[in-house]
Amino acid sequence: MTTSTTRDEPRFSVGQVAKRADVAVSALHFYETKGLIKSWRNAGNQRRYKSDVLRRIAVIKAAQKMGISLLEIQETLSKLPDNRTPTKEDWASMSRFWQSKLDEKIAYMTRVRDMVDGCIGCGCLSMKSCPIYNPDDIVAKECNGAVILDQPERAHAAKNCYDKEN
Amino acid sequence: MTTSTTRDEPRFSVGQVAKRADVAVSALHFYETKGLIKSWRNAGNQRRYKSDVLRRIAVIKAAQKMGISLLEIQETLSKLPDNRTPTKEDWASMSRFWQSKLDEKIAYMTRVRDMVDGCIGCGCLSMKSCPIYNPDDIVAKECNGAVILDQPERAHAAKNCYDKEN
DNA sequence: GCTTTACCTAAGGTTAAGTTGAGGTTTTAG
DNA sequence: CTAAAACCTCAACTTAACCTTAGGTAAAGC
Repeated sequence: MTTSTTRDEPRFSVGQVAKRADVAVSALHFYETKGLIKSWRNAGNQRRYKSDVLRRIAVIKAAQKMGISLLEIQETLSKLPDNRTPTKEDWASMSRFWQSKLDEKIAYMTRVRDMVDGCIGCGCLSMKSCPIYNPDDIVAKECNGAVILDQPERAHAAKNCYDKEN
Repeated sequence: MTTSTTRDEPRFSVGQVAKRADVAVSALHFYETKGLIKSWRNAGNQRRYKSDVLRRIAVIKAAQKMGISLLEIQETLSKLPDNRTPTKEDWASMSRFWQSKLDEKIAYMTRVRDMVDGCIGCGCLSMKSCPIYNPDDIVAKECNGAVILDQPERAHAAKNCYDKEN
């Protein structure tokens, strides 16, 4: 196991990384200002990257696909070891972390989906209490009845509901 | 069935709607400029809304929760009848439309989740071909082997892979 | 009738996630 | 050795989805 030090030396230019990772050079600059990736400089002040930057970008893009903000991504990436190149297990634990985030999101969207039909059809007017706005307390309430606002015959009930506040 | 015309008259002020729908007045102005909602004016040039604006806002918010952009929402809402107040069936068909959108999104995120572990762990460097970037052609490719870039012993293979392009 | 609250328009600000451009330097290719 | 391609920094622009502020009018409460 000859871990030669040269292996880990920053040797990729910004253009190479950009091409390889399929992102714009400007995006790499931007990620750097946000602390998402890191670069070294050569004698002429040009950026040089270590190869693991590619995986960081992979992670960034995957997380973005999950709807995670760069800020959150940065926070997660910052947990990676600073002093050494991340190992497979480092990445794997990050993967597990995001899988659970994604699971949450999927669960959330599923709840929304299940409510959409009921609520759009329902016609309850009180948006503050409508579960569609706060699917998190899904257990707490239900759409209270089929007050159909849009059918003139029943608008009266709706109006009552409206007048209740204010 | 006495469909009295007064029922449908615009009678709600922007403040009332804002309070009821739990959105800012400025948001209502904004939605109006975007063609998402519609208002009439009273003698003093103040906005007056028909009651169905509440349901439109409900729909807008629900759709936003699904990650649908206002532009897309506007396009969908524009399919509602302009000349008459939308019926329950109008809303229901819109609901069905968005349920299928939501289903797509859930399916998409599920695919991403299922790939995250494999790909982050996999280490394939070619991001252009990595399925994590284009989960849509999920059938087409797989991560090709366990090229672990971050473990020095195997970095050589990774470098080869890198050098392939450019 | 007066005052407070609500409303009006128009312009400018905000945040995220970058992109574009200007003006200048470094690397690379021939 | 020179010219083109790549790179540098910094500032300003972009889009979405609003919010805030300013200066002025309308409506509501007492």
